[in-house]
Amino acid sequence: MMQEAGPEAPSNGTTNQNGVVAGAEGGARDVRAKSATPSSDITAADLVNFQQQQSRLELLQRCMFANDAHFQNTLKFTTTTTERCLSLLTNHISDDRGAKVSLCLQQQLQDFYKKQQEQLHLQLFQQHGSKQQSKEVSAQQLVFQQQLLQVQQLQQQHLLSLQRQGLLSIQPNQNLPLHSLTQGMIPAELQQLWKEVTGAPVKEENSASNNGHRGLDLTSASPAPPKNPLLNQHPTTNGQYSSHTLKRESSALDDHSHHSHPLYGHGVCKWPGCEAVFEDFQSFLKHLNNEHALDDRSTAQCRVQMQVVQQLELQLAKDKERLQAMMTHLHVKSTEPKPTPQPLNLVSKSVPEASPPLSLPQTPTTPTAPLTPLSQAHSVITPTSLHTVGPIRRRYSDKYNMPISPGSPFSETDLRFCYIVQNKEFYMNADVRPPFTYASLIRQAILESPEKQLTLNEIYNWFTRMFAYFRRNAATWKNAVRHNLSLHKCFVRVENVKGAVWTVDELEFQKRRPQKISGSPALVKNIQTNLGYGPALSAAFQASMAENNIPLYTTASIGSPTLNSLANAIREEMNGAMDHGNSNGSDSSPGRSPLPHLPIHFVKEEPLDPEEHEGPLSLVTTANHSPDFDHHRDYEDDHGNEDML
DNA sequence: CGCTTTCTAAACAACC
DNA sequence: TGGTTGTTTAGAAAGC
Repeated sequence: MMQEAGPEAPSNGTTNQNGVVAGAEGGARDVRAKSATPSSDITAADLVNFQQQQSRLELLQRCMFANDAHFQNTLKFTTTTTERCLSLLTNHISDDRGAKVSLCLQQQLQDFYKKQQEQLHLQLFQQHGSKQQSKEVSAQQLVFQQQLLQVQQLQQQHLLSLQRQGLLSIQPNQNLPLHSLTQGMIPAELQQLWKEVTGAPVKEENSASNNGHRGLDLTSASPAPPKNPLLNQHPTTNGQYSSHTLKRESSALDDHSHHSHPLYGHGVCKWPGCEAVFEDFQSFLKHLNNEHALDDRSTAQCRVQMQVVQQLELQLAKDKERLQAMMTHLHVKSTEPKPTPQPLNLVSKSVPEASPPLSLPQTPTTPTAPLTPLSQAHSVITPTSLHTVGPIRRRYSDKYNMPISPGSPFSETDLRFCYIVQNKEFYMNADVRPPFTYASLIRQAILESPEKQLTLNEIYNWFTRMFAYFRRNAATWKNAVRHNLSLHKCFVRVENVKGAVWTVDELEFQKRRPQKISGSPALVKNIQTNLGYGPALSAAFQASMAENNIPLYTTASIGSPTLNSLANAIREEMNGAMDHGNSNGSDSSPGRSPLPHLPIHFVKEEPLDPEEHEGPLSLVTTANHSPDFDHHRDYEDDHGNEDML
């Protein structure tokens, strides 16, 4: 189509200018971009290293509490295997271009683990020295455990950092000899260690489920098919496991040995939004069976959790794509020009035929990719497919970029919930088109401003700041913005001292939405049902985010002013739609505009979770229309000299 | 099928 | 002269 070449072609000046804007934002995007370093080999080996260290540290903990002899053995084992990790790490640095970085990273790792070992030895000696004083042992153990926990946290942070940079990637099918590596690293010794530590024979099902690959599945990098078809979370899908996943896996092991539960930690029920405290595991189980039984509420929360995971995986895939593009770019640059640039095996599962991954020829409007159902999309999410899947846009449904397949276990409302809570952060970082019309976005930008007025340039800035999608194809969307400003009567141009600013005529804006949304009784009921769960679901999201410890993308701005402001936009969309009633009985088919259906309003609530820094967004059925209830000021950027245009 | 909305593209003018 | 801002027209896609 003509549109394919259009947006990219005329973007000479404006695109650069836009790039400056994006680059000057200094947000998470930048951090990631700057720190991302190309080296696939180091990545995989690094991951294995970390995973094993992580697991061993946990084993160490158990061992320490089991008995000291086991502890010593474990420490010895850890030390030697750490060396082996580093050795393997060295052997896998084969990429000349990444060698420098790899060596640097290796050095860091080496230093890190050496320090770690020193600490361990030190603690060991201290513990032995104090062994005679039996009363002090427990205290020493406590200190030691804290030390280990600290190390673990460091490792997790490191893991997370690497992952965020896109450096962490583990795929069963990648060319890197990851499996042999993994198998070579863990096998019988660990199993033996596991036996020693737990004092129990390794379960048959454990080794069976791993096809004998490993006695102890510490990494979950095994290509075993997902157990949960809904989640469908397997390595080929997300390509890599987030740190929290690793953590979960490890803690799951831990749980088994302690008759614990993934939903139970530190005496607290980890069910999203619950946080109930329990003295013992049994009472927790009781609570779990009673409060979180299989009912509508739990199902809805589970769906939400699934969406959380999926969104995170989407984000992950996106960043992987970016990394691959970077790596490919560097690869092409630093080597002889080859006809077909070979990606560095990191995320190269489905490179488009004869198309360099870096090239981004497809604009978001390119209607080339088929609509990928959610469930399917999940299983086929790859850097490439994402690239083509995301941008397909139809009028409403596609705007969500969360296509719903007929077989999808998620109701439209579920997706909306997920969207609503997560969108802000998601769209800030993911190159996905926001599900709002230009008019709505412009209006929101203006309403967010202190003076409720913005210059055109400030509107541009808001777009680029709030949506990664609008950091490219500037000529296209800027033209659309101008077009909308001129076209819609709701946007009023006001001559100012400094020039002209744009304001919003609310009356006109409300008039402007005759596209009434019909709601079926089923939909209404669904909405109401979910609304009843609003706070819980919202809390579920946040709890999940917090638990996942992904501050950059999620936790940081959950409940943040900008989230609320965007939520406000959503609310307005919903309000406007609902103002026009829901009359007939048509169904809420997935192809329809999901957002404007909802009579949902965002309000701020008292935090359900004491850890939450801000009150969670919750959804209520009030028709309350308070325009400034959450107009936080995430706006300074527009007034600063961030304006590089 | 017609109308409406939205998006994209583009031409054009005024202004800086 | 080139870029920005603002207006307008046209066409396509999609929903009602």
